[in-house]
Amino acid sequence: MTTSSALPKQYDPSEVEPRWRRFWLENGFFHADEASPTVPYAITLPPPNVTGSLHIGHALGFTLQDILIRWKRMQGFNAMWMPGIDHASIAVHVLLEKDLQRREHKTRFDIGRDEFMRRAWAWKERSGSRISEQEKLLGFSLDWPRERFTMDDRANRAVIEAFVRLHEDGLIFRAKRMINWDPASETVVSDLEVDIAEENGSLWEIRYPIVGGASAAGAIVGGASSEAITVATTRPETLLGDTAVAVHARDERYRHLHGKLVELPLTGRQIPIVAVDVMIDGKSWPDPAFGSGAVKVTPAHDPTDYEVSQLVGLPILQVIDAQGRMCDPAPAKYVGMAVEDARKAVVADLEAAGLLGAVKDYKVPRGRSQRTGAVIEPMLMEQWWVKAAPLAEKAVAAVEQGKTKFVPEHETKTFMHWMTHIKDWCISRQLWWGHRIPAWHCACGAITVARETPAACSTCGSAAIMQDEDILDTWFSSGLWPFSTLGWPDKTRDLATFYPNNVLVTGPDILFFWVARMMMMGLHLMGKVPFRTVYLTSIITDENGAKMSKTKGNGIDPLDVVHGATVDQLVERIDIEKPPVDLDALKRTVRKNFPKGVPAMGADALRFAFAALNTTGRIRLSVDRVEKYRNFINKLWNASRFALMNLDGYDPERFEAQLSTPAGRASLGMPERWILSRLQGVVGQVDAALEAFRFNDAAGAIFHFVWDELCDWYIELAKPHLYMSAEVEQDAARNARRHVVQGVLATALETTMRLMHPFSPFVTEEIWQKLPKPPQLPGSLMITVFPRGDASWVDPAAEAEMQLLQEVAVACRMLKQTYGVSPAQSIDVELRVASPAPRAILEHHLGVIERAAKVAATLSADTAAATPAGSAKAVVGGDVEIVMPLGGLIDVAAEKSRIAKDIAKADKEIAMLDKKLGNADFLARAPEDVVAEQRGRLAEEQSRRQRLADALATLSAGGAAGGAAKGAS
RNA sequence: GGGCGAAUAGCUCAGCGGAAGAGCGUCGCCCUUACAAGGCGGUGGUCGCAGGUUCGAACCCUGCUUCGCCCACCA
Repeated sequence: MTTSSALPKQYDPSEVEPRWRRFWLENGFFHADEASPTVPYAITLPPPNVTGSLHIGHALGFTLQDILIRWKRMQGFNAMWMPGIDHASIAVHVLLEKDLQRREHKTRFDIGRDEFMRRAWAWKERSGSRISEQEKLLGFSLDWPRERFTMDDRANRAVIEAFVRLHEDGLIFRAKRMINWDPASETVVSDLEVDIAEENGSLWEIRYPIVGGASAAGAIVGGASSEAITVATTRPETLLGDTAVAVHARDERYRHLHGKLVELPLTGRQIPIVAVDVMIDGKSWPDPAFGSGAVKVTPAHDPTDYEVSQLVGLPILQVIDAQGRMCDPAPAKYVGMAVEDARKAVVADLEAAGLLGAVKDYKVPRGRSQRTGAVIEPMLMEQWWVKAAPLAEKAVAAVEQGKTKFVPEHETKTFMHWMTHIKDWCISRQLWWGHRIPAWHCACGAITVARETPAACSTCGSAAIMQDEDILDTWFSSGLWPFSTLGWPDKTRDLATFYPNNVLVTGPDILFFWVARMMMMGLHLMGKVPFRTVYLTSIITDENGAKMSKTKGNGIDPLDVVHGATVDQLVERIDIEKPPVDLDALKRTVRKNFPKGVPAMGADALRFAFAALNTTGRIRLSVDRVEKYRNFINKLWNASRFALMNLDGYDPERFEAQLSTPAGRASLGMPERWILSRLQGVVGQVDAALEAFRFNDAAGAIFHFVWDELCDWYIELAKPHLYMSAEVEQDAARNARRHVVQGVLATALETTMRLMHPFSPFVTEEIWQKLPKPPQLPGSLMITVFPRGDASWVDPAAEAEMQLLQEVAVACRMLKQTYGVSPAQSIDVELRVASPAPRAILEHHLGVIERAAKVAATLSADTAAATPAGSAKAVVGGDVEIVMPLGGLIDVAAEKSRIAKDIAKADKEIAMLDKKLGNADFLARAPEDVVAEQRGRLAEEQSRRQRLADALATLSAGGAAGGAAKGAS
């Protein structure tokens, strides 16, 4: 090797990435100036939870955002990408309280609110920057000086302002309603934070004895002989809080019992049998066809029962407390029991009393807290609510008017459906880490809502007021994020410039949690939608379509993909993180799923993979798949390495000057014109694809151009012109030619780097910095100009010519391969073509075929000449025959069957086209160009078939020439 | 129960009115001086089923089947 290459054969991201990361940050390239006169383009990063680390879903969404931001920045927009972190109140509680329990065996109530908050802040200071570091690692060009936290001073101000205004507007109110109670974290959670799943349970039948029945009047025991009404329940323990038994008013079976009392077992209480006919959720209730048709009613602990109690007027008896234990109005025996224990006790006591009927296994829908996994207890409590309907109306109208659109478009329906069926949003939480509700309670019963701590009750003037203990749902502050980050409620330059944002990119899983709330808050408080487009990403799953999770051992950590991790490291991590599952089983799963660990592939490969694999729906991600794009990065690296090894003596300014004149352009060879034309093609495709958020198309276009066109064809064809030798050195013409080829290669690569930079910023910056370029360019690729289409470089003639040459070369390779001719061995071929146009092309560029297929080609117009005995033959297009004399090598039988197969294929095509063109309706109604195209195809296929048939006839006639060749199978 | 999707090569997915595509896999041949994380070639599909619209359907419409996802308080 003559070149002492400074570049390693394999691309090493670990060496390259840190350098450019530092360089970009130190130069402040990510920072946008709100006062810039250029057109703004803004995206707000969905703030990750402070508890978390960057997972694969973040990595995907953030990568797509960075692609958009870098692309727009290079296009000259004032691109601003707002970073931030969310305080994630309940998640922090779960984390810290678990830790508190483990280390000190204490609950948050043991240490108190102030101490808990002190610890939470200390913890936030310690781990809050971890995510930002990880974001930097992946090269995200976030505007760091703007970074925000949902509990920083400015965010707090915005939250209070929003609360007070919504309260003033009558959109925030206090009400006692049925809520979802999470007994583990002792707080309310919203409907969205409850996961309902069918779990195995039982359906118990219980007999409630009728008071004053035919026999044993008033007796609780000896129920077998008393008249009784049977109810069915999945929750026997709630019996202790029953205040009625309901039957349908028109249910004849129970007509005689209307108004009678039953003895509520185990309680000594008597409750009425009420006749009811109400509509619950659009259905008549109770349903006489279900179970016995009689329903026990527990208004305090069942949403339906509560609703009924309000409609019919029944007392409400709370027998379960905030810790999920039975409480006072329940008989003393059960007080203090956990719900599950009380259930067993009640069932046992009922059985003992002879009041238990049939028991069967039953699938019960059970709600669990998303965060703690605890079974949700429906409870009646006074809470703060946001009146959702008026806010939702504005959001619906804005979407209908196209002020915000969704990509993919069908997500619009999901959004609209939810918005038009929206329920009030419970926003108070009985937690500490979060924004305390700016409301003060007075003994007089009045509540004062204020921006600043008030000195006295606004109603009675008493100074003895106490701030509400509750905090706000995390999503309340998140809903303000697109404008609170820009300085709202102040009228700032930031807001004027960057609100509304152009795009929001997030996962479909938080469409309701977050997107919906931002739309409502933005429209109400800012009067404008928060973003023009909502792009919803795919969901990442493992190869089998299962959601990635730590407890399942199928997750891929994006940072492992960047740095690499051995399987032992993956397993060790399980011991550190201790997810709440069987650790040994998990370790085995991880060893099975990642036998080789995760190879280090670099941020660029991961980012490119995300773009390329991002289709609507879900991405089944695996290490192997990312590896493919790692290989692609390496391919690009090596192509560049090759170029750099052969660019000595290249003068970019001279080349640029040459291209600026018509004569200079004319001096380009056909392959040069072809690759520059293809380059135009890919530039146009990438730009169009990104405009439409078709990241996979954009990445695919780059992939295909670089690998299949630039590397496989252009570089191969350029090689003979690039290699330097003493001979070349003394030949002025060849020198000039070399310089042109160098220029085209360098230009193609340089443009490709700009085109690909948003996807894979590190490797492209590294290569770009090394490429020779004209002077006066910026010091970094990321602030150069994104390639713009230039139609003057589109060259259909060159593309058509190359296509023919490629087809002929591929056919030559195929024949060589079929007959066992080594790729390295050159062989004679004769190209026979009658039509002047293709002949002219072949004549001018025989060298291209010779180079690409490693053959020695001759050209002939005489298609009628006899072929040498033992020749293999192929036909390209309609009339380019490739004759490869193989002497004794050819296996006549194999060759005949191969050609016969080709003929069969042609026959099929011809039959189809004949049918089409024989159809008068087709000729009459199809557009002319389509008809002409089909005619052309038919002619080509017929010509091709003829040539193949001739070849077959020749073979059959001279079949004796066949030798004992090592033929094809 | 309601809503929204999806069924195309062995696998994962593009294509969404005018010649069935890609990557991976598989089968061969090559360590050819950028790259074996590579090169070259081959194999592989009545585009879920049944109707309809159209000159023409993988693509539009209807029904069916099978899978996903989201929403939903039947005791």
